[in-house]
Amino acid sequence: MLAEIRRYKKIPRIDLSESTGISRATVTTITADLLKEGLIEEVRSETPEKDLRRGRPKVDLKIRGAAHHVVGIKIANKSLSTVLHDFEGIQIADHEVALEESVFEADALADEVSKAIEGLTSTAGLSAEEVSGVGVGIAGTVDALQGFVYWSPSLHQRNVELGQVLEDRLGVPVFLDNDANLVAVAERAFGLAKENSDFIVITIESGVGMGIVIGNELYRGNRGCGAELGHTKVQLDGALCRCGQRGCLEAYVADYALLREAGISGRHKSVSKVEDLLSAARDGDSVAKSIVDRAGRMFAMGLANIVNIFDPELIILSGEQMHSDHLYASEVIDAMRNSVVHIDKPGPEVVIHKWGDLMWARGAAAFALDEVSEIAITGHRENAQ
Amino acid sequence: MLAEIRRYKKIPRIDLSESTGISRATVTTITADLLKEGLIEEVRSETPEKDLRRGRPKVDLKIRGAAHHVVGIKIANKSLSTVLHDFEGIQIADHEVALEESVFEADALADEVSKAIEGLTSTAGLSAEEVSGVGVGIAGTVDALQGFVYWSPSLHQRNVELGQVLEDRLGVPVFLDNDANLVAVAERAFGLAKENSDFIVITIESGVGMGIVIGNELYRGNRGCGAELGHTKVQLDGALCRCGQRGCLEAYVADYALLREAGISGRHKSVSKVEDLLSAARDGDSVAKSIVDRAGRMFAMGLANIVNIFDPELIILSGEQMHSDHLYASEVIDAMRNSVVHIDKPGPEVVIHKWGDLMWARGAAAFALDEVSEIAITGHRENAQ
DNA sequence: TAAATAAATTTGCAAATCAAATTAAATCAA
DNA sequence: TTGATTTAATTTGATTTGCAAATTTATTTA
Repeated sequence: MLAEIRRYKKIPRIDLSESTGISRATVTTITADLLKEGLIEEVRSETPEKDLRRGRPKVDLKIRGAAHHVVGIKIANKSLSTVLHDFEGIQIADHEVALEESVFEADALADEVSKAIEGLTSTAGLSAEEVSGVGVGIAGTVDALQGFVYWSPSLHQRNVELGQVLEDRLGVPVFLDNDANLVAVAERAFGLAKENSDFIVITIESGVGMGIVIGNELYRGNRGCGAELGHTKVQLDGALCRCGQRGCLEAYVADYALLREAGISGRHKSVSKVEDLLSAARDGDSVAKSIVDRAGRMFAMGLANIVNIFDPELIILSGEQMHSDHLYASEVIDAMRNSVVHIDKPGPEVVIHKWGDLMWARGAAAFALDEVSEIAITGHRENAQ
Repeated sequence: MLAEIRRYKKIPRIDLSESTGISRATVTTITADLLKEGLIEEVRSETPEKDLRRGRPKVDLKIRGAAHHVVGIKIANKSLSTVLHDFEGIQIADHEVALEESVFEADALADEVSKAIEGLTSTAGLSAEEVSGVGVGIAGTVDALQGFVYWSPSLHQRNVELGQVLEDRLGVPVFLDNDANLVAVAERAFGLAKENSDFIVITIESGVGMGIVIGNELYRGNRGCGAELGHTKVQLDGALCRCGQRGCLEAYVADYALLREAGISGRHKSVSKVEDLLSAARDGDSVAKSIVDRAGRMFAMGLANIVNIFDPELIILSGEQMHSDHLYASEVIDAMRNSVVHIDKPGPEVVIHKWGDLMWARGAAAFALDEVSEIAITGHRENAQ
């Protein structure tokens, strides 16, 4: 019910009854409880449009922002970006910290996270104790339910109970997940999947990530390490990937893959930024064009495989960097559509969503909001961390 | 509850309470209803082992076989195989009919199905009216909820409401689905996934099919045409597939793909059966070996992609034909394991399940059993056909 | 034959939810 | 301005669901 109110931002009881299928009587009972607990509040709807109707006017309900505060953190390559949201989902503050290193011991990382949160909350005039939960997004292979990191480019060690380490340090509930999963959560909460119960989000950062939402739930797989689109294979014995295997999609579309190819060609030996390669391609340079084109065709192939497996209603290509434009080009989407099983019914909607650089942290905050709501209602967290 | 009893075949109330988490009191209430409706029955447990215990003895419950009968049908290339199961899931009769054609008009196919069912029930001494539901498995792209066939190799037309056509002809509820999905249902009901709520079944017949079970539910995708493993791409601009596209997994591992390659080589120009090619490979023929090996490596790649996406706990390689042995070889499974993201926790269990030729029809029967049980309990079918 | 033991059932209660009746808050029409 | 009308929200009383605890039933053991 909280989630429903959050989705609509403002909604009167009678519409809640309509949209959830719960009777009006029960909606009254439930919302009365939530009001008493201070989790929601009534707003007198001042929209003049509605004043035309006769009868008792609807009274909108909304989440009470002051009820809780949550922090979202993205652990990036050499930075921590953090956001503070109120319970309504409104962003109150954000804060970005540069890091000296890009790989840490778990304890040292916990120090940095703790410092970043202090910085964030103090600018917002809030004490760290007033935070009800912290969502953390990190690249790598993560078991979100356990708060366990099998491997991450940000950690020296493998198999770290990072969720527990952070929780011990911060003294508030910590919700840890793979960063791509959190983008999916953000798309559902703030983004382009507000109305969708089943969709797939694909993110391109330095690697290729995926978040799968089925029946309003993140699908995480048995060990919590599914959705590794970047390491699905698109070529038998193909290009070498950072993961040590060959033929991974990432090894054809990631920055390092494009630069590796550029380095082969005499003409582009000195190219060190993907942007330069892309602009050369746009200017008609045939070698640059061939490199970029192949990346697009490989990406289309990876996308097509996802469509052939999931037959989703919606795919969101979600990225912060303009330099992935070549992968989001209409020729690439068309190539994907030509590589899926064809039936006489339109295929998935594909939308491109370019976010600012806070997208990752906001996803983490959205995750924390979901979990804190769960705790507020049930009294305990669902996962087993 | 019915499903739980069916899974255990025989189970006393107290164990049902244990395994479902429902209180003993409620189990008594529910099972009393089921007993009254005649859907289950008590069996005096005659196992001498239990007689050692003091106290009131447990009374096993089981599904009452006579409560309902269902038919399962597989529409194959030039045959219809049918099975008759009682409500307990016990196979009462089976019947195989050869067909003149392999592609039909919908009405003509309905005639053949109707005749086959008559033949089946009459050998079992049952009238067609005593059948509570018919499960139908067909190759192609199917929206199971609607009973709608977008395309099937067995039908001349595209976009046929085959479920409705069959239901009108037979006068009993018809449950239609893609054949690979039904194998997944059969694995859950009778096979190797009795204890698993999440698993993936891969079938190799003339094509490559897949059934995805997530949270005890078949995952079918938005339009009902997901799980098309056979048409995921394993090679950019690769071998031509029957579907008209290039690089499909099927175009590397299906019979026709192997024979196509054999036809290229002078040495194997006359080979017309895959079995011959396989035995040549086993005998050390280098060309045959190269053909068969590549199929295995491509299959491993397709499998690895599934693991990287789903991180399943169990994969069942399920096939009726011995001639897929080269794809189920341990080298292939090992190659798959070497192509998935590696973490310090064991990957999916992979099991090979070779069925008799009635596997497809039994899957259809299992599907019908599930749906007829649903109707018996709720009073209506869940889907919208 | 009585005591002990364990399964199954019954009983009475608590929580959740709903349909229908009622109340509340507004507009409309005379 | 006032009563009729309309629509939202609440209250009421009933129903359903499911449980814990007490009781009954069926069996073994002493």
